[in-house]
Amino acid sequence: MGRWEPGAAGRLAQAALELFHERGYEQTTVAEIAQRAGLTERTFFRHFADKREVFFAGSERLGELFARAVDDAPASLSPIAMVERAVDAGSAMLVDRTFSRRRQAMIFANPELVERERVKLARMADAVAEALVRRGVDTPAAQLAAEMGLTVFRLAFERWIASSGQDTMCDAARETFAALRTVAAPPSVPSRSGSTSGTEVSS
Amino acid sequence: MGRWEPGAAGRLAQAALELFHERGYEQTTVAEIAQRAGLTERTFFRHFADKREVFFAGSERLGELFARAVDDAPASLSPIAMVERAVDAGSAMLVDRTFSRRRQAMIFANPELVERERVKLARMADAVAEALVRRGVDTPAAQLAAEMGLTVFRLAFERWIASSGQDTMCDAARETFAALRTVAAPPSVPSRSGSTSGTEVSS
DNA sequence: GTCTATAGGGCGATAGAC
DNA sequence: GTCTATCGCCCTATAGAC
Repeated sequence: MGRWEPGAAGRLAQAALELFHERGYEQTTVAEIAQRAGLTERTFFRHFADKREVFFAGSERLGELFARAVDDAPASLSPIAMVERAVDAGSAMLVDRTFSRRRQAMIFANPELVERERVKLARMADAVAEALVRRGVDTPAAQLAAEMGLTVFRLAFERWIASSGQDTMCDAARETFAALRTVAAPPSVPSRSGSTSGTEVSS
Repeated sequence: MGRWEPGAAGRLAQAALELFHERGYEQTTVAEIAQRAGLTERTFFRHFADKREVFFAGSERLGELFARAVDDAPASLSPIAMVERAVDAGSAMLVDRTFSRRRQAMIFANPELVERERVKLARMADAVAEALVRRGVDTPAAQLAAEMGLTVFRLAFERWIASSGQDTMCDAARETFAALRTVAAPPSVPSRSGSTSGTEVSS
């Protein structure tokens, strides 16, 4: 730790989120963030690579959580089942739906933030894939399983914050995983159960 | 130079790719691109929203190709099979592996371009999902199928450009789709075929 | 077309911690 | 002394405003 006031990065992150909430992301300059934190603009860029990063400060923890869940999964599980455990563990972290809604609304309102969020999700997928490889899964299967898991996580999250019911993020993730299995299942028995097959439009 | 030569956007895009190749993306300024195209900086920003966009000029066409393949797929196909058709159609566009390698290397060398490429892929997934909805698939299943398709496309592309054999992008896509089915399959019969099951590391 | 604000990098100086 | 965090001022390119 340095020795002016400790926790410069934390103060910057808090000041940034306050200002983003008060006047929006684009309307907030780095200079204003630094000023509120009692630091200079230049110091901001020493702690965060760019202005978007301060918004995602601490998002690495979620990736580590995912990876650790895979590390700790029973060896008897299939790769995709390990990923489902990881997604369940990550989903358990999301309890405050109002907070999640506000955060997501701010991201969706700013293309820059959308881009960065996708990168963060991609990093998490990479972390999960690496964890699967550590468990003996070959790389192509690990990447596929990890990407599917993060896709499920993202889509379930969007459904969860859009929903008005009492369901939890874990419920949404489980449902979305079930839908994934239905969608990805090879049509070994052509029961035609999943999709509606009577309302085609073209030709 | 009283008359403007036709295709300002095209000239800008060509000049940009030349300069990116000559001296790298970050070392090329918008002013230099405009100068080589015989235009002004201001004109560049009238044709492209930002510097990154010129790199992805024409990438909407791939999304439209995906979507049209879904529109034209036989109604008897399952959603994921429609997506596989779309990915196959898109893969058929990629024939020059040397070109694809150079392009991908430049993207990977620049985080800005990685971000933008992910957004482009996400847009394509949205287009495919919308096409599936037009075919009567419910939205959650359509989103899942579309996202899986684009994930397969991306991973297959990475494997294809990393490979040194004679295989085509279509081959890579088909193999990756087969791997997806194996990975996503519920363990109805625990044959333990896919992943190696003797080299666990943890616990 | 011109003008300008902001992001973000470079570099040297400084103020502490060890 | 070294090491690291912070400052301050200079700079350029992007991108939006006028």
